[in-house]
Amino acid sequence: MEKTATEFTDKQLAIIDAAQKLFAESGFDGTSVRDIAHEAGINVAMISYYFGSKEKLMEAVFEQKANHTRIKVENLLQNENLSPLEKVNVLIDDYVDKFIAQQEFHRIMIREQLIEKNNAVATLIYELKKRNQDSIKKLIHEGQKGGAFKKNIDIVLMMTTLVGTVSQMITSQRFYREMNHLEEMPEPEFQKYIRKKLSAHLKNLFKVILTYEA
Amino acid sequence: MEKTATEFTDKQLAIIDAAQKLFAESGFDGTSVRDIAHEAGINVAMISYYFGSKEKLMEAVFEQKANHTRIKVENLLQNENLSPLEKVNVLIDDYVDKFIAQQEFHRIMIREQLIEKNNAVATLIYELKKRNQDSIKKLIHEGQKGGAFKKNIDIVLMMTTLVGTVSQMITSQRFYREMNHLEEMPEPEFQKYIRKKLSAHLKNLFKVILTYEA
Amino acid sequence: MEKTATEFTDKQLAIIDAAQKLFAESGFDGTSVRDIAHEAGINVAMISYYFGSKEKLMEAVFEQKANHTRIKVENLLQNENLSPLEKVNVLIDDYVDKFIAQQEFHRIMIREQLIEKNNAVATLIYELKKRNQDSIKKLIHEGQKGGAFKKNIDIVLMMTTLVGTVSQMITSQRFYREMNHLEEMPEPEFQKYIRKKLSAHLKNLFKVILTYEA
Amino acid sequence: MEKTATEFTDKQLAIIDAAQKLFAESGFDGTSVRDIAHEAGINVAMISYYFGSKEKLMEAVFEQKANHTRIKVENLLQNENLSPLEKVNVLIDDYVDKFIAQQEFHRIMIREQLIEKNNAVATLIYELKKRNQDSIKKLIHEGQKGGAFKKNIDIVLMMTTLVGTVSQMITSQRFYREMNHLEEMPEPEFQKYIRKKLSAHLKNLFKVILTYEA
DNA sequence: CATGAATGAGTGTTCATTCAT
DNA sequence: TATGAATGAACACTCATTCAT
Repeated sequence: MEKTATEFTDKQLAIIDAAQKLFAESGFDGTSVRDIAHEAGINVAMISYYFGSKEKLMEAVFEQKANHTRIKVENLLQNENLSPLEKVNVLIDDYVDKFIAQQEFHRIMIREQLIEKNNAVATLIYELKKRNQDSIKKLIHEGQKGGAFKKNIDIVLMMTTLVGTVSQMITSQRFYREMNHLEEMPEPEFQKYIRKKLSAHLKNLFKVILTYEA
Repeated sequence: MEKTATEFTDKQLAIIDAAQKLFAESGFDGTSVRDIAHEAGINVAMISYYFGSKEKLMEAVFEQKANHTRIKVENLLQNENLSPLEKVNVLIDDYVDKFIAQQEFHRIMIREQLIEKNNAVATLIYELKKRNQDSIKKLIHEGQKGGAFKKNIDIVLMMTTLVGTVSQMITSQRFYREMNHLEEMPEPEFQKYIRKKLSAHLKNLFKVILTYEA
Repeated sequence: MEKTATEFTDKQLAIIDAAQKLFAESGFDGTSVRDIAHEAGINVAMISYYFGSKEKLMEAVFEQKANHTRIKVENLLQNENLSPLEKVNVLIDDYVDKFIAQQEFHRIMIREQLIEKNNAVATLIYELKKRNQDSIKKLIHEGQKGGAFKKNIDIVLMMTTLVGTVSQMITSQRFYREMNHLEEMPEPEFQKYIRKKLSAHLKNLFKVILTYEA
Repeated sequence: MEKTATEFTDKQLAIIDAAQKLFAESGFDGTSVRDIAHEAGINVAMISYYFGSKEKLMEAVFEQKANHTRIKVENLLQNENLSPLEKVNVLIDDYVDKFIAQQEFHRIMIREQLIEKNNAVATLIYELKKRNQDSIKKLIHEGQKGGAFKKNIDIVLMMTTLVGTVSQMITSQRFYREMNHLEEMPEPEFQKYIRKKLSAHLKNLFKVILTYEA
């Protein structure tokens, strides 16, 4: 879109996928370039050769995968058939769907945000969150202008609940399964199940946050 | 209380504190035992000497710090002066306070839950979450029996929002500062500020979850 | 021959030679991989790189050097120009020559046989001894069938004297030099000297063991 | 006797016994002072405290145990009821018995003789062997003077066969068991069995060496 | 363009020994 | 006299990266 994405070759994409998988499973420091090379079926030297360094590979993972995490609100704003709350609900669904579909990448994001020291990836995450924040802000303001939403809304706090709830669900889905005796449910079905649950739950919460006076 | 905690010496506690700090900052794999020894001002060999291994040190961190993370509900249940919702609110305050006060430990917990492969720490986290879940369940059931709370409540999902929101706030408090132009606020004041914000926000959400029919 | 030996590169062979030398001098536990790397003039990491571990390097030493320790009896059996006793004498010469020529390797073997706990090398030694035992057994049985050798021969005990005498000579050759005032004899000449001495001595003993009735 | 042996306390003797056992099993470098302390049921620091160092402990093991390895020939020389060959046979029995009875110590000796670099233990072994050599030399010379033994006898070579055969038997007694299908024989019985075998075998060999002209 | 070989720094852990009491 | 605590050096091994081709 606004940014010319780097074009990766098929081999590079294979490395990026392998890296994403292993970074999600074991973290950046817990994954060796040899692990990644083995997972991708390529020579270790290729990683430095193609990406320069392990760090740069992580950045490439972000560059390649982060777009799937962007909330898209442009078309929604112009849609005149939906009420502001309906638009927010569409957004929640979009967001939950993306999170569930891109779990590996989101696990990496959750982890990377915990790193104290600044780095290139932290900056990328910051920008991503900023953009998402701005998108949702537009939508909320629109609702506020029309009187559908109340005036005093802490959007960052609201987003914290959105992101936090979905992140926590990804993090502890095994716990959720066990608490609800869903151990035997096939993975795809379970993904659909929690997507639906999360969606309804968050829509309910957002309705309160956006419309009820405290 | 019900569990006889291992008694650590002052030096062991110093190592545990150093480890907690660095594990929180850089993760388990991103922290070397030499880093910890340097931070604690002791010889590297002492870590193996006292804890056996880096892994065991992590377990000791949990053993020492996890108790501060337990939700205590026993006295609350017997208190007849508070309504069920007031009790839940006390609980939320308790939980938020603990999270904010023990941020280092909670960063570690968030990270460790992301690790795929099972290990001793994962088991400790599981048990901790299970106990907390059970505590809150009692409180909710009490409120349901008295008719104060509605019947259909997905407690795990509710807790996911509680834990997720607070976790996400800890994770991205710098972002929160910047979005709200609070960069200059002194750290202690900011901690108090977000504690208050989180508390009010979560109480609001819980009220909805617990009392309004969807 | 019957067994496809692993092909080692020149650098690997240099490491194996260095390892053999140092293992012979100081034992497996008394030799560090750094010592070996220094002796071979290579980087420490190469040892893990090429052999996987110090243990595996020891196995490689055996794989590479053990063949020189095999007693070869096949051609001897078919030779019709030699009497059974002459054949045994050829064998003794062969054995003594190999032992003297491959002293470093034999020092390692003597040492490794003393290790109590079972391991890969112990197994290799066992098989080597078994094969040598079988080879000599054929020769003895041939002599017994023709009446050249007596019936009751404890072949294992006989081999114990062969191996033990040569091993002990290797072990204590400095002592032998001093007792016989041969300190000044050049090393190669001394090797020839004891080879001759051992050969004659053992042939004498074997003649008794094989032919005289006790 | 001629040498005032160091008096060791009971605790020191316990350490020495533990050290002998473990040095025999795993070698000097393969045994840690912690292993020894654990085996002896004492504090690690005691080893340095009592013996100065691990090296010195090994020397103490020799000081304490080596006497059991001395061949005693004095009384034998004065005995007029035995022929020279009978005296040699008594000696062989004595030697075999001591070796079998003190296997742990002899395993250590075999190993230590393989060490290239000179050290205190090597010196102790040298002196021990020298004394044993001298003892037997007297006996042989007596037999030669009386005409019972032939003139040209390489005593060192003969001793090499004696020591080597017994050492090799100790080293590879498991192999001997398996070759002779004696795996099920109880250990004490097996010890008696090989003692008898070795004794007869060596007497036979010595008779040849000492009396037959080559 | 691609890669097996190689490197030096770093990993967690164990070592024999010494310290403080 | 005895010992738990502590130490710095050394251990085998793995790391991300670079070299040579």
